[in-house]
Amino acid sequence: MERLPGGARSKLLDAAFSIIRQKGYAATTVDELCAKAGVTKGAFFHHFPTKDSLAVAALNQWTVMSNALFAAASYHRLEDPLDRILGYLDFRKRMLRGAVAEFSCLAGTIVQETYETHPDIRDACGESIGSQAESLESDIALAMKRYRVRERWTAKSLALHTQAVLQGAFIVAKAKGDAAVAEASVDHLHRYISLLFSRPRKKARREH
Amino acid sequence: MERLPGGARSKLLDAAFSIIRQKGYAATTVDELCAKAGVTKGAFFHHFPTKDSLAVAALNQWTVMSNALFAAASYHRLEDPLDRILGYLDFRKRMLRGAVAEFSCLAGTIVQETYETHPDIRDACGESIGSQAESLESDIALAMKRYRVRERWTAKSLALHTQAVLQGAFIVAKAKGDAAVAEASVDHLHRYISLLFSRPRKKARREH
DNA sequence: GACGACATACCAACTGGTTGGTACGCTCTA
DNA sequence: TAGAGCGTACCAACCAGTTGGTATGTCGTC
Repeated sequence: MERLPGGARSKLLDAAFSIIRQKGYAATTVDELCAKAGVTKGAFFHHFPTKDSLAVAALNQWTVMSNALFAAASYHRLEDPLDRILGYLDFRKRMLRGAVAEFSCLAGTIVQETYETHPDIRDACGESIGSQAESLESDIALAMKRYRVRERWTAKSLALHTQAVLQGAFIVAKAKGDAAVAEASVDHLHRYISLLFSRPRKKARREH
Repeated sequence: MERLPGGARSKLLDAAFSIIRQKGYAATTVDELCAKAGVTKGAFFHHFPTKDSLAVAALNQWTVMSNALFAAASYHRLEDPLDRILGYLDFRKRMLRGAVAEFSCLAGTIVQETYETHPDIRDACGESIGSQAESLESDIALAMKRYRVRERWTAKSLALHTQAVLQGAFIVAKAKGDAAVAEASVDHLHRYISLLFSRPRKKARREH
């Protein structure tokens, strides 16, 4: 019999990742999470005092996992900071495969329903999206120095814009029932950043 | 005593616009909508067979209202199609005032929770976002002709990208609790489209 | 190394309030 | 006078959270 300590907790977090991205936060019930995780309600409320606290824990875990995923990606080892930025976009574009629920962002999904009513959850979402942006921001700042770009926009605003494009791409993909439109948006962002740094575009195999 | 026919119906739709954009669709209860509209549950289910059908009706109304709003805007009378596109963005940027719930998009909010589970609602969202994009698409196509832009991207993909940026800007604004980041994203999109059509940027009073 | 005291991890059954939806009655207007 | 428009009263299902319990590990003590 498996009885790893905390087994139920991480199974519940995994269940939250998949169910919330499919149906949103409010429509996801505690019973449903327990069923998917294969645990009982007692286990749920042993690990989390409330449903909201599960959301916060799931978002924090999501942030850690995402950061680890991108930190481990190969583009991170490129020498030129601009290559790292564009490599990040290529990497994110490659992730847009399969069902929307499998590649969309947990934080972006949850924040829409909770930003007004659940401050702690909203902050966890802001932290998740913000930490993604921060790692981009430093590379953007480095690239601005190297390529002597001095414009009215800041590294921070471009980093947040990048996150906005990704989040928006997920929404349009959901509305259109088609992941291809999300890829096209990432292509546009790729082109924009290339233009900002006056780098000639390299040939892509298929663009939109 | 006011007794306009259909008064309850339109009051319920108005209530849906404001409450759903604050709390999302699933968290919005029928009782709450009735309270905000100042009608009873009997009136609700007289006009809408189900809660879901209210969502579809609200989205259709939203689409009509949005299209009318933008069709009536002054930028629409500009001769140059590129000016109309950039005028659209300026117009949308000017709308980013006050609370996020007041300027964010109903369709983008609802589709996140319903795209997997409520096909009819998702289609209404897709129609809403799509019809916005279509009116942009024709101007983009005209601008591409006039400015002799022949690239790998299509007018349609740029139109959808524009919608994605707006939707994403709303999400980041919600997560950061700050509408300024949404403005900055619209500025970036403005700059991108200017670059695509090789038009020198005009001085903006304040950019990010 | 046996034993008691306690903490952790989990389960099954229950509860009180909430929610979408119904049944039915009243009251204007065409 | 028929029916559209709306109000009142109600219900069954559902949902977050509680209660009371069991199994297992852990740690100090003699």
